[in-house]
Amino acid sequence: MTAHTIGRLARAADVKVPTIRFYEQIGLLPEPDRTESDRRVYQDDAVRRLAFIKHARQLGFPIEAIRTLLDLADNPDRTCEDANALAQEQLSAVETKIAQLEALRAELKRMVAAGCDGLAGDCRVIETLADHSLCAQEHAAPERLAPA
Amino acid sequence: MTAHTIGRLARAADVKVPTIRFYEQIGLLPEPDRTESDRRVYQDDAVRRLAFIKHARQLGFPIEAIRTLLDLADNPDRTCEDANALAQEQLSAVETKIAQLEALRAELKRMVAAGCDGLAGDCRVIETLADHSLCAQEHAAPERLAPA
DNA sequence: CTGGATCCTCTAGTCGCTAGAGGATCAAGC
DNA sequence: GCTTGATCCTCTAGCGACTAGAGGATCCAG
Repeated sequence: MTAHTIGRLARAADVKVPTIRFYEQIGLLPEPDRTESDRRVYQDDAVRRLAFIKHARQLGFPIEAIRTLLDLADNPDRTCEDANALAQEQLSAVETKIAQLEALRAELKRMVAAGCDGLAGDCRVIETLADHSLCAQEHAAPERLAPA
Repeated sequence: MTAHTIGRLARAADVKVPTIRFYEQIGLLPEPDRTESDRRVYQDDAVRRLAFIKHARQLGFPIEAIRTLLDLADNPDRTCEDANALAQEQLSAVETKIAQLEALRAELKRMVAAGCDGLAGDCRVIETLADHSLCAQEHAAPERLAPA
């Protein structure tokens, strides 16, 4: 039953301070008590709730799914069909994504293997990009990679 | 040597009209000629350039990389080291991503397999989310999945 | 000559944070 | 008591790569 500052909470859950304020703003974390000087004061349950959120994010669940999941965790007397459905959905999304990335990997490997040492005019990488018909298979990356 | 409206260009390259205007705005596509009534007029080279961009995006290259790649394609007398390096970088990013997603998939499979039919209080999905120590391996999704 | 498609510019929204400005407060050392 | 540096506060804006929508002009087929 220890009280935590936002900084301590952040360290405890390995999350950045502004992220906590952001989660509060969008209603994933409840508004905590405040000191007289308006500083947030958290209890241990906040650490658990934040860890839950962090873990779900690591597993790739979008915020709105986490909202549902938290709701279920808060109400253990409700049926958990939604949780199962969300997990299944997430699994499908991950599997789709892996398949797409494997197609990309194959294409990129071909590009890299054919890479040239000379002039851009003869570069297989650039040529491959210019002409989709050179590709062995269909591929499409739905979003950016290598974010940080 | 046909002239195209923006709509025709969009259909030719299978890209949305606002995306073309966006690419122009950020300087990936040059500003085209205009009709008297200010409508954009494109030549065939714009179709090729846009196809190049689209293909590179499909392969997951970020815009800034594509800028470099286009630069090289525009200057065939320059060396193509950069193109090779970018392709290699992109390949590494894809491989990292695949590895992460495979760890996620394993974790999600475990969650789904243990899924319950009953109450949220007994739900293995929620329990797994609440307690990272239940996880078989490390995992971390660097970004969202299933975008569209 | 009319009506629906297409075009124009501009602004704001998406997602999940992250960074920074500008200022208040706290805790530790002297 | 005083200073200093860490931490806290709110607020706004930015990231990437678009996408959506408002409000209006223009084009073309029938």
